[in-house]
Amino acid sequence: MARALLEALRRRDVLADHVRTIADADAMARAGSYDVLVLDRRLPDGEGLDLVAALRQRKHPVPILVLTALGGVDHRVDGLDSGADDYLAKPFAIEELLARLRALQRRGPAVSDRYLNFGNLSVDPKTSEISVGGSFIEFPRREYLVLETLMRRPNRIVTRPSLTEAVYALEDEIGSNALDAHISRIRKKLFLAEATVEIRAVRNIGYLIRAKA
Amino acid sequence: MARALLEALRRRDVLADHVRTIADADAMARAGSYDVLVLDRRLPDGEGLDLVAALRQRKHPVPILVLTALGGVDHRVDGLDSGADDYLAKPFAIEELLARLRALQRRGPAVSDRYLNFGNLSVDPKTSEISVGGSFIEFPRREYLVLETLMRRPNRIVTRPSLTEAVYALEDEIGSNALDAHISRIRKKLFLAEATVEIRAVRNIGYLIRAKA
DNA sequence: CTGCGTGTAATGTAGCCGCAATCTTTGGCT
DNA sequence: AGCCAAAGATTGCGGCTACATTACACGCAG
Repeated sequence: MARALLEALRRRDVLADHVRTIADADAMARAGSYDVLVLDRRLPDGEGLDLVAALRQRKHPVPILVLTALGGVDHRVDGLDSGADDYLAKPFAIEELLARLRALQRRGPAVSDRYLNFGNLSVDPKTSEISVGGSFIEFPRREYLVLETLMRRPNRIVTRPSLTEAVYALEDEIGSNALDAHISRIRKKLFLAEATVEIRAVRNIGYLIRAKA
Repeated sequence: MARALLEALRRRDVLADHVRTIADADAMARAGSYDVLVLDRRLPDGEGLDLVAALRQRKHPVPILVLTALGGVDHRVDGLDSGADDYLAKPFAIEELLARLRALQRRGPAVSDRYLNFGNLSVDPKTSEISVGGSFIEFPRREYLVLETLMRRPNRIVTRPSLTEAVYALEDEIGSNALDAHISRIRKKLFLAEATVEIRAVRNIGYLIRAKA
C-alpha cells in the first residue's frame, strides 16, 4: 500500500519519504521538515498512535493523518483524541486521501515552486516570463526580479531589505531610490496591461502585492 | 439534526450557537470569536461550500468542518479543497463528530498561537496585520503598536508608561497627549469596523481592551 | 549611432503623527 | 446632590518625511 501511495503522490509532484518503523518515523520527524505525516496504526515495532502522542508531547507541530484498518467509531475517536489531525479508515479512495492531505498542508506554510499566480497575473520563475490575463509582457531583468519577489508572497509585506537583496544580490547598491523607480515602472506596465493586482507601499517597511481595490 | 447536535454539545459543556442560513453564519463568523465552525452543505439560501470559499478568501482563520449527505469521494474532495479543514458524511456517530471537533480545536490555538485573538479582533504580530471579523484593516505604525500591546493582555490593564514605551521605544517622546490621540483614532477605526471589543480608560493608570458592553 | 536598461536626482504628493485647543467625563469633596 | 478640578476624548492643523513620478545621463549592445 505504501508503494501505491508513493506512486500516486509522485505522479502529482508531491515529494514524499517512506519508512517502515515508528523509530525511523520519529527520527525523520525530528530531523526533517515535513508538511504532513501519514501514519499507519499497525507497525512492526508498535502502535502508531504512540508516536502521535510522543510527538505531541514534544509539541511537534507537524500535521498528522492516521491510517488504519480499524474502522470502528471508537477507534477513530481514539485516533483523533491522541493528537492526530485527521483519521482515515481503510479501504479508502486515493483521491480522498490526497484531498485530506491538501487540507492539512494548507495549514502550514504554502510553498509551491511552480507558477506564481495571483489575480490575473502569472509569473513563471523557470522561464522568467510574466503574463497578465494570458498575454505576455516583457520585463527588464531588475523589474522582473522585484515583481517575482513580491509574487512569492502575495498579500504579504516584503521588506525593503528583502527586495534590494533579491534584486542586487551581492552587489552593493545603496544610495538612491532605484527600488522606488523600479516599482514605479512596474506599476505603469501593470496598469497598461489592466492587471487586477496592485503594488502598495507600506510606510517604513516595504511593499506588498495584492488585489486591486 | 441541529437540535440533537446542540443537545449533545450542551451535555458536554461545549458552548455553541446555531443559525440556519449562510447569511447568518457569515454574520456570526464576522462578529463572534469561535473555535470551530460546523457547516452543512445543503442550506436554505445556498451551498455551504460557498461560505467556506468566502471566508477563506477573507483569510478568516476559523477551522471549518463540513457536514453533508453527499457521501461520495468526489464530494468529499471538493469539500476539502474548497478550504474546509474536515469533512464528515451523514450519517455519522455523534462521538466521531465530537472527536473531530476536538481535533480541530486543538489545532486552532496551535496555529493561531501566532495570532492574538480577542472578540472578533485578530492581530498577527508576524505580519502586523489586523482583521476584524475576517476583513483586514489598515493601521498606521504607531496605532498598530498601541493596539498590539493592548491585545497582548486582553482584559488586563496596560499602564500608560508601558504603552508609551511600547510605541516610542528608545525615542524620547514625552510632552503631549499623543497616546490619547492614538487611542482615539484606533477607537474610531474599530467602531467603523464593528468590532466587538472596546478600549476603556482606567483613570490615572492606563488602558485595557475588553469585550464591548 | 541608436535604443534600451538602469541608476540618479529633482520635484511633487500624501499621510502619519505630534500638538494644542476644546469638549466631555469622572471622581472627590462639601 | 451638586460643584469643581483634573483626566480623558476628540478633532483640526501643520510640519515632516517617506514614497511617487518623471526627466536625464550613462553604459552597453546591436
